[in-house]
Amino acid sequence: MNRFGEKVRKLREEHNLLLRHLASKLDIDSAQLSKIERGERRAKREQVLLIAEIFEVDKEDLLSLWLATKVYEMLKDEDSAQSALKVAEKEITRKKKSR
Amino acid sequence: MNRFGEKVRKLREEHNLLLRHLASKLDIDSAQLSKIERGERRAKREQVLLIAEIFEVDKEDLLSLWLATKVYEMLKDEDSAQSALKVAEKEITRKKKSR
DNA sequence: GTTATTTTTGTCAATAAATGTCAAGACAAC
DNA sequence: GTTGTCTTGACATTTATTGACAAAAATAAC
Repeated sequence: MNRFGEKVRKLREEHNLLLRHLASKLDIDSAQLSKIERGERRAKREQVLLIAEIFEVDKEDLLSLWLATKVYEMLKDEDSAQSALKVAEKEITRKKKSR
Repeated sequence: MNRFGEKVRKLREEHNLLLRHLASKLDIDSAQLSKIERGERRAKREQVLLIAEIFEVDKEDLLSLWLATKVYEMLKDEDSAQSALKVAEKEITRKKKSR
């Protein structure tokens, strides 16, 4: 799973940008961006926000994909992944309510 | 939230062990263990398994708390936390089914 | 309230992980 | 077979995490 990288590549291609074009806007090497799009490396939070600005898409939506990919990476090989997610979800909900 | 650390502390106290007793079994400093129990530092996966063995509790259960705490830490300040969790959950389920 | 013990806190070095760059290679289009 | 784009792998750099230690703070024993 690499929902984030796939989304970035889609956006980039829709806008007819080459790796080096977008990479330059993000101030990174195009090799790095290639890896990010293929899920071999992770983008930094700051880069996610930049990408959302560049393509004028909703920041929360893109952050959500980025975070989901990170969570997935953390849990993908764990037998307890689903029960862990349940616990985390409950705690996040609790926190939201208490604020 | 620090469900994992709290669980470890509870187990340790139920077994009347001092920090240094358990720390020694884990081959770490007691200051380190203190921080782990209070959620200031994270345990390593290997240490989680050791703790489960020492107190004879289910490894998956303890891993689940440990993972949940990590996920929570990753998402706690994010507005998109809940939607990210939903996406991650869907992908994990998909993966499980496809195996 | 002094002493002894345990736990917590802060600091710094060591280690590990993540990110970045470069150069070479693969692949298409022409 | 040349040109342009993307991918790959090796290595460098940066950032984050962990471990060790000392000292402060809290707790308990007397």
